[in-house]
Amino acid sequence: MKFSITCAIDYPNGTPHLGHAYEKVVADCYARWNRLLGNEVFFLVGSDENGQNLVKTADAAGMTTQALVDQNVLKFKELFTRLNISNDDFIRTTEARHTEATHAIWKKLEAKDDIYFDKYQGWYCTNCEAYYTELQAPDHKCPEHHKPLDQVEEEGFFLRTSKYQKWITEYIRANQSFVVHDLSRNEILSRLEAEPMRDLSITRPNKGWGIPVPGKPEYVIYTWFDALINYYTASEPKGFWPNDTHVIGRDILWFHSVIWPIMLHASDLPLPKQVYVHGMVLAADGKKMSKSLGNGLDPIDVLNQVPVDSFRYYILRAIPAGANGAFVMEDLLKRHQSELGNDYGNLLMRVVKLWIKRSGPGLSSEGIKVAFDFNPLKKEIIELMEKREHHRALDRIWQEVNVLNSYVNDQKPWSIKEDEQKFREVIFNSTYGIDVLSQMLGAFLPETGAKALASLGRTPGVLNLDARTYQLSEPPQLFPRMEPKTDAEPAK
RNA sequence: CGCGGGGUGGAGCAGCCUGGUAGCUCGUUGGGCUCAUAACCCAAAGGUCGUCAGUUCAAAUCUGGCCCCCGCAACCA
Repeated sequence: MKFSITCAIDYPNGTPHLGHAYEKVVADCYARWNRLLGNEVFFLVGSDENGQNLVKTADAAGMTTQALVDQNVLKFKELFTRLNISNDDFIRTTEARHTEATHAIWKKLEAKDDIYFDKYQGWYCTNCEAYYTELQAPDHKCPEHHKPLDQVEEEGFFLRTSKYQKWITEYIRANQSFVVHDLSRNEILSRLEAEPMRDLSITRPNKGWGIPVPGKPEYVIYTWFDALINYYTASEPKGFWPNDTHVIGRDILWFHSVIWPIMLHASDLPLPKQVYVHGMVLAADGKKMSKSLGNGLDPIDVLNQVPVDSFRYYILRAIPAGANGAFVMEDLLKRHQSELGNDYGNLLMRVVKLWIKRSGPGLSSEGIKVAFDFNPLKKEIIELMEKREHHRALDRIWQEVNVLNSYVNDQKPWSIKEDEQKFREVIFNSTYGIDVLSQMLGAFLPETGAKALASLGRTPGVLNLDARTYQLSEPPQLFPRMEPKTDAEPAK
């Protein structure tokens, strides 16, 4: 089976923040989970490089737009490497393949008369360099600058979105898993029903940056129009269109669940199967992280302090899928300590060391009565992941970690002195449990999963619940204790 | 009446759609174990589920009013 998943392409007019990191980790765990199930996976990330704002930012910094973009894209790529993001492609919308795909769709829509040339009339703030709608500025004053707006008339191309409003509303209503979760679905439906859509202005005057309009090079294509097409550009030639899931933030839900499907539908192309809205990572104070409030965190800073898997674990488990959650460094450290170190890491250690000390590395499955059936667990996790509730999946896995700890406590293998068979059976079953859980965990915590499996004499692959003979070796301390808030040397 | 989310033991959350003994993690207290990363296991204490009213045999759950917090609309997923 094929499975393709995309992240929103990032806007390289600044350095990556925690939200960028969160989105990639979320998408990555679904990509890895599907590989674990043996699916053929295509996982796409990229950068949105055609915006007019980039030109402004570059000018202000006294550099060329290209240089600015190149520099920031590098920072995003560096972050993704640090996070162990397993993307199969990284698309940049300034690449030739993207211009070609964008032009192809443009021409198709133009030929169908779903793109047309017209005048645009709107209320414009020269300070913001942006238009405001009647809804946003009913008194025709800029909401930010409180100055009167200018009524401006401009020519340009439009996408006939209004023509498809009814269709997209019906589509979203009829396909419950098209926009997940219900929270986001309801939001978009209520917005669609609230007021009639206006046709979307999809060009800007060409100032030397962006994708020129075919046949009308004095205009460039509006960033959003071309940005959305990136998924198609990258996926289609590899046989992965339509995508299974677009992972996005709530702020760009409108474009992904309304505009993008309309563009595709009008072009007679199949729609992505799902738009998956992840939550927001809030600051420790429960408010939105923002530059102006200065309550944000640099993901690289965080990664310099904690192991990457502790970070991944924390944001995957502590922030419920689809909802917002606060990022609190102390909580991250707590979970690193108790759940990762004490529950899981220590379980591996206590079992493996006990066996090695007494019986050496080889742990044969011969004649063992297997105590655990992990098929129901696998089924449950598959369901949770299909419902895009990864935090529950992790929760479920941890229940099983606790079951294993209880099992070891109950069986007291260290006190079994004479009965070698019994001793081996208890250790074997514990090891088997650790094996399965570590395989599953590999989707969420790839480094940890691989290390744990290595100490059982295994390498990560497709999820396999068969009991087998193990070759144990003393595991590294997976999650070393971290003293909170010391000024001692930072973690290396 | 702009739109949306939330208010559940000390902290953070689940449960609400499909009413019926209020659940999880951390923390606290007591006990057990000593294989293990001063880790693990068991048990206990602790909540009239923001508030007022309604529907019902029965409401955290459904309906309506009110109070409070947050997000979007304005750099930022």
